[in-house]
Amino acid sequence: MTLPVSRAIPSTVTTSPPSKPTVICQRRDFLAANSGIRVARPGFVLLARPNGGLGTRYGITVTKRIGNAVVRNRMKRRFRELLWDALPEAGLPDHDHILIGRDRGVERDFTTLKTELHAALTRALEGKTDPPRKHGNRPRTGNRR
RNA sequence: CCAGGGGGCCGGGCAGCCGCGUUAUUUUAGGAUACCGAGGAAAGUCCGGGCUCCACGAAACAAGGGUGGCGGGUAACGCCCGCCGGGCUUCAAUAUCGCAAGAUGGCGAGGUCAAGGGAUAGUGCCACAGAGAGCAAACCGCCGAACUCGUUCGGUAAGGGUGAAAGGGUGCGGUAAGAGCGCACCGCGUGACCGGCAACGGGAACGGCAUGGUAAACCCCACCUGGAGCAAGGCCAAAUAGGGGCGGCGCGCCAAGAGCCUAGGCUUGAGGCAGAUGCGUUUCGCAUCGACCGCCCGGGUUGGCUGCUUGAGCCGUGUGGCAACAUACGGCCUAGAGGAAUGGCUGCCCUUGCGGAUCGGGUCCACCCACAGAAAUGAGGGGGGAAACCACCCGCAAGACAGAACCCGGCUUACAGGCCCCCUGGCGAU
RNA sequence: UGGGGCGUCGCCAAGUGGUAAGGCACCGCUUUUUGGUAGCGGCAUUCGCAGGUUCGAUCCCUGCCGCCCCAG
Repeated sequence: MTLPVSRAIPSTVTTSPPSKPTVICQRRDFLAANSGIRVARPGFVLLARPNGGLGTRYGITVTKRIGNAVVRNRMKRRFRELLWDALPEAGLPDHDHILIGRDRGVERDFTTLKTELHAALTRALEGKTDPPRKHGNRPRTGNRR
């Protein structure tokens, strides 16, 4: 009974950069991240938003239109591996990071995904954001790369 | 060897580094170590059960049900096995064979398909076409009669035509023409008797055609079904709010007055007013109640534990059975997670495809040598050439469908590639 | 987990056993100097897919595929 209390208190009070980033589970945190910084890459979309001293956290969103359960689970596993690798050094401190899977994300090579994630994190660190996705056909105004 | 059909099985392997999940051990803690870690469909959620709670005297009715030949298997099933009856087996595609036969057609074997009770229990429907489509019907035709001589009346289902379907078929007799009107055979119905557990098969004799299709149209008959679902259910139980009981205390607004303190505020507060409920016939009167504190009780939201994986289990051998399957013995333990764990790489091997390379093998072509032969030719040897084939070598690419969520038995659907067995046909050799 | 509904031309849709209405859009012609309007004509060959029942299926039955909704 005393274990979860003693574990929950230091994670909320002390900022712990070397420890593993925590996972976002609440739906409202996912919804709130929509109003933060948004960086789109060919394999994924990165959302980042300051969370007020809760440490660097991450969440993964893969919708049902990506594929069946096998494809979705594999995409989540690869994104998790990417975030564990990148967030301790390159992540934004005290931010929520949300990765949203896109259609072609499963077939991309892992190393190119890694470099794209680092580029997206540095772009988010500079504070730049891509315009949010609108309905309908928008021409490629924000030409990246 | 080739082609086709049916059934069953496997569904990449071995290592290394960094990581993930459960459990166990250990550590003050962070953590460390060890074991194990998705499927044949885990899927769709279409059937049948186990399990849990609720309900329940029985029967009948209602409602629902693709349950519907017979026998067996099974915990059970709408599943499986065997059999019975039926359809198809047509030029070809993708399986045919035998008998008989002038051809078509036929019979049988084999193969294959199917939700295969009831159409005299009742109701409905059968478009268009056609004269007529359901207790039959007269358009043309055929026959008879009448007369005004091309019309009317009557008889007739053999023929024409329409249609998916036209109320038994063929032949002979018969008749004005016809008609089961009569007869023979076939079909149909009833059916003594025989065989079979049964479905059903064979069938003496009789009837004398009366009875179209559709029930995956309504329906009838027989049979089956209580409801909900692991977010079932059980246990523990915080903060806050709210419920009940007991005890203390005594209230919303105004407020005389009293106490405290620096003008002003704080505390207390007789009394009045207002509200709710109850009683008395309304005005009205009477009675009760409200806020807060303490203790106890019950419910149980977030949460935690459990249900949770040893089970109609899997493997091997034997026995019984045509089979589905059953049974005896031996061995084995094989995921149990909170929206839920398998990822990032590397090497070698395996399978498949493509490309390159051209050493080897068989195959083919002509030539030479020796043997047999009249010759054609046959088998053996030698060196030569070749589009394509096989094996070896190198390089590249690919390795499907798809992720347990309480658990089983089925069904359905998806699936790269490979292996095995059985059956049918063709070709070659013996 | 349990339950319900839909799929018909590019779009909206009627039809529910007997040759698939209609509107918008599109195409062609006419009217007009031109455009619009108006008029006439055309436009469904897998009625989501595959089987079955039936003489005959968009309709009836079964199985798939896709989409949507409800309860917890």
